[in-house]
Amino acid sequence: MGNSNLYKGSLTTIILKLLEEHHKMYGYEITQKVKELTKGELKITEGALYPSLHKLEAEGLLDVEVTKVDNRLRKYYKLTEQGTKETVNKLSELQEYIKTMQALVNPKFVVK
Amino acid sequence: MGNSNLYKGSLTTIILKLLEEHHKMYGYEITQKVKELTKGELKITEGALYPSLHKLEAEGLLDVEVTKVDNRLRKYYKLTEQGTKETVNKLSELQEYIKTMQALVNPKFVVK
DNA sequence: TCTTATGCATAAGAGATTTATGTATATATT
DNA sequence: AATATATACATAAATCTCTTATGCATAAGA
Repeated sequence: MGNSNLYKGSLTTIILKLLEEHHKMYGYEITQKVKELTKGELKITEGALYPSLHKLEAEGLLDVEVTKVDNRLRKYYKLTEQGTKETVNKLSELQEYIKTMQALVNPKFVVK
Repeated sequence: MGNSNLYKGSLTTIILKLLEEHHKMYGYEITQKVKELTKGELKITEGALYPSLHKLEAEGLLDVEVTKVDNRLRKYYKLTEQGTKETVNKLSELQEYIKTMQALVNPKFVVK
């Protein structure tokens, strides 16, 4: 993924959130959407993305639907019910993480 | 470190920032300070902390000063000049990370 | 006396990502 | 027509960071 290695550990959160918002996306589309939303700041690599999608599917958080467009393969992923719940968890963990880091880095903030 | 694996990659930032603020700290003190500042939310493990301190020292970002207090060893670390510069970098990377994640997770935010 | 706190350290394993490949079709460029 | 770029998937080896499990040693509290 990106430059700074702070991004390690946030790929799952990103994938789930994008799928929550767009209902149905395929791998390549996710890489492009992230690049677009972050103005090129963050580039998800295929080597990280595809194994991650497979894992989320294996865990029952995502469903797949294979289609063919212009004679090229596409695998559309969407959240399962369980995936929707896990998305909520991941997002609150992210908020918690940000709050905690603010407490450490900016002593004006206090964790409650 | 902590529970959620979002914290991967942020240990260095945490160490550097605490040293910037306190000028001089030893390992155990860092673990306690983090626990205190985050109300127990984040616990730095020794297995992560000590190798990280050694690495930062090897890279020239930290200086060490060994002392003995109550017959027990203490290794005080402080930022080198280079370490001070790197702290600024790490902190801005953290802000950048947070901003980018907001853009992904909360579409109202836009990365500029 | 036994447990907890203080204080350091390292090694094995796990987990996530990077880097390097590989395959294949469609489109744009020279 | 040939070549490069974009689209679209995939995996394997290496790397990096952290967790878990140890180990050693002194001080203080129950």
